[in-house]
Order: sequence, then structure tokens, then C-alpha cells
Amino acid sequence: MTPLKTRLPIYLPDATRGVVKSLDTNDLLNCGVEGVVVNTLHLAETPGLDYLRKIGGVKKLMGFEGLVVSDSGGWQLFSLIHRSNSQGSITNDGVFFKNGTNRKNIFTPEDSISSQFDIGSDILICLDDFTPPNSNSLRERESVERTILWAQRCKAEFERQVDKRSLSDTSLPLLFSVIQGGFDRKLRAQCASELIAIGFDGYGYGGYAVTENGLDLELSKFVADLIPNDKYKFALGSGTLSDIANLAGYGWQIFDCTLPTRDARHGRLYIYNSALNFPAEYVYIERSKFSEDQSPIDDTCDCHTCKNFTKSYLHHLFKIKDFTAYRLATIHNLRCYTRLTEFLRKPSI
RNA sequence: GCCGUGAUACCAAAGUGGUCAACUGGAGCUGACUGUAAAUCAGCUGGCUUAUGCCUACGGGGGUUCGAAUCCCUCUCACGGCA
Repeated sequence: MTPLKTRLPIYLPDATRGVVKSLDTNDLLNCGVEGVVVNTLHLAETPGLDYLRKIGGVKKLMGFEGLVVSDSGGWQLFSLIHRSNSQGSITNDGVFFKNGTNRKNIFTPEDSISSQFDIGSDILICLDDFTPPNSNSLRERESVERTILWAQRCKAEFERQVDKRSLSDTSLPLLFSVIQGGFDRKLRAQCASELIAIGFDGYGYGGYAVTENGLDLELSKFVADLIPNDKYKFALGSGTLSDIANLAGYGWQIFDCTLPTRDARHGRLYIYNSALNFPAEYVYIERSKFSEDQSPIDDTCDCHTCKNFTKSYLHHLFKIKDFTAYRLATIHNLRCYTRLTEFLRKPSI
């Protein structure tokens, strides 16, 4: 297994379509962001896998040399299917879905893996069967069985692709699978042990871990403990700053979450120390009380935004809806996340 | 001075006899967002108080009517035209 060249824990913002919305790769590096998560399904749609293969993958597309994880695309399909009912269905063969031209497509575990090779990511994720939090036990059981079945097929396809592409041992990407099972610990344990038996480089915390009361911390710990310590532990989709601090304490090492970037675009900015103690106090930058505020968003922050601009200016940019507002806000929120992971990497005294 | 048009809640702007405490924007206030079809979405924004309750409200005053933001008279102000 090729070890990751980065220190852990690490937070990877979501660059679903090959961009962390409103930022370029220089911005990412300046925020201390060392990697991103891209989405297989979205990239397959545009710019397309043929093109990505031709130019040498998404890193070339983005001009980014850092760590790239590709998500399988399963979550999107299920999310779309659940959201807009009857736009698709899930079977053991794969996921059937309708695309923009109303043609019915199937997306299989094999499709997902070969697509991820075209994308050229460092970490590939097996297609898994995502369940929403209100799923019944029958559905959860089905999800676990299918996730295991698909993981086997993904691993087989992974090995096929390695041969086909004549990849050397040093250039092999990592393959992660995802532990499902909802809130049922027996199912989680069963899913984990069967996936571990198949053998992957890392394991993800699957499903929708967040409830009305936020992240289920005890379950997160339980699932982390199911994974051997010589394997990577990826808490998919998590979380808030305080979630990540907690999850890292349980052994989770890799995180991705849309929250900080989306919050930024929606004008909800973080104060580092406050945000660690969830529920956090936020700077809702569009509030009129900031219209003449000459201080930075967070005076403990060393990001480009805080070092150079006042809340007053940010407020103004948001009010006039200039794109720069979203960029500067995203830079700040991301820097909060990298500050946290940098802090968590320090050996505790 | 005469003629015309207009004056609606913080701003803009609907409404021209009852279903209007008043459409809709903006502004404002609270919030939401966790493997991104999200530069998005929700609630509130006259007062008392939280109720299928009362009070005060559509420039001021007066009138018609069972009932007026809506009709009439008058005053004030604004804009346009003619002197």
C-alpha cells in the first residue's frame, strides 16, 4: 500500500465538479488545504471521462498537485433518487437513473471504479448503498449486503484496472470501502468485518451520520473501533469543526464536508474558538451590524481574508453580491478547518 | 395664479366600496445548511399581546355609506404644463 504523503488528520473540502466553489488551487494552498474530494458522477457528466483520460486526469484539469479523493457517485445517485422520487432505482446490478435527456442509465460498481481511474485520484471509493437516516431495518440490512457485494466487485474491478493500465506498485491509488448499517451496531459490525475480510486500504463511515441532534458521537466511536488501526479511517461527509475534533479523538483521520464552503457562500462565517464549542456563534456577515465594523472576521485568524479585509468590506461585498465575497468567505472558513487539523496533528502533551 | 397628476407601512410599489393590518420587491431581524442538482432556503417585520382578540393605521381635516386605502369636499405637500 502506498502511504499517503500527508500528515493526518486531514480535512478535504469538496470540489465536487473539480472546483472548490469560488476558489482556485492557489487559494486552496494558501488556506493550507492539501487535498480535495471530487465526485465521480459529476465529473463523468462534465467534462466527461474521455476528456479526463485524454488530458491525464482531474489533477491536470484543476492544476492541482495535492491529494485527490474521488467519491464513488453513489451518494449523489441515491440522494437524487430519494429527493425526486421515481427518477431511478437501486438493484444489485447497480443504480438505474435518468439523466438530463431522460435516458435511463445504469451505473455499476465497475463503472464507478473505472471512472475513478480515468479521474486519476489518489484514493478511490467503492460504490456503496447509502441509506437515509429514517430507513427501516429491512432496508438497512439490504444496504449492508449490497454494499459488501459491490465492494467485492469494486475490488475485482480495481485489480483489473491496475493490470489493464499497467500501473506500478508505487503509482497505485488506494481503495477505500464504506461501512454502512445505519444506527444498527450489529449491522455496522457485520459490514465492517466482511469488508475487512475483502481487504481495503481504508474504510469510510457511511450513511447519514447526522441526526436532528447533530452527529451521533457514540456510534462514530463504535464504528471507528471496528476498523484496524493500520488502515485509514475516513469519516465521509463530516462535519462541523467540533465534530471533527471529536471524531479525530476516536481515530478518524480523513474528513470532507460541504458545510464550511456552503456556509461561507451563505454568509455564515466561523470564529475559530467559538466554532469548536458547538453550537457555535457565527458571524452572519450580511447583518447590518457589520456594515461599519473595521475588525477582521476573526482576529486570531491568519487567512488572506482576515489579514487584509474588514467585516465592513466583507459585508459590503455580500450585499452587492460580488463574487469576491464568496471567495473571501470560503477562504476564511476553510482556513478555520485547516487550523483545526494542524492543531490536532500536534502531539498532545 | 390656473390646469393636470400624485401622496399607501423603513424604502419602492400593488390595491380603487366589504374577503385589507393591506400583493410583491428591497431593506431589516432570526435561523437552517454535515460523502454540494444549495452564490440556496425558511420564519418574522404597526402596537398590545399572542387569540378564529382588541386598538391604531393607506398625507391632514370633514362628509357620504350598514361598511372607505378605495367615493365626495377641503387643506397641505410634490411633480409636470400654462401663465
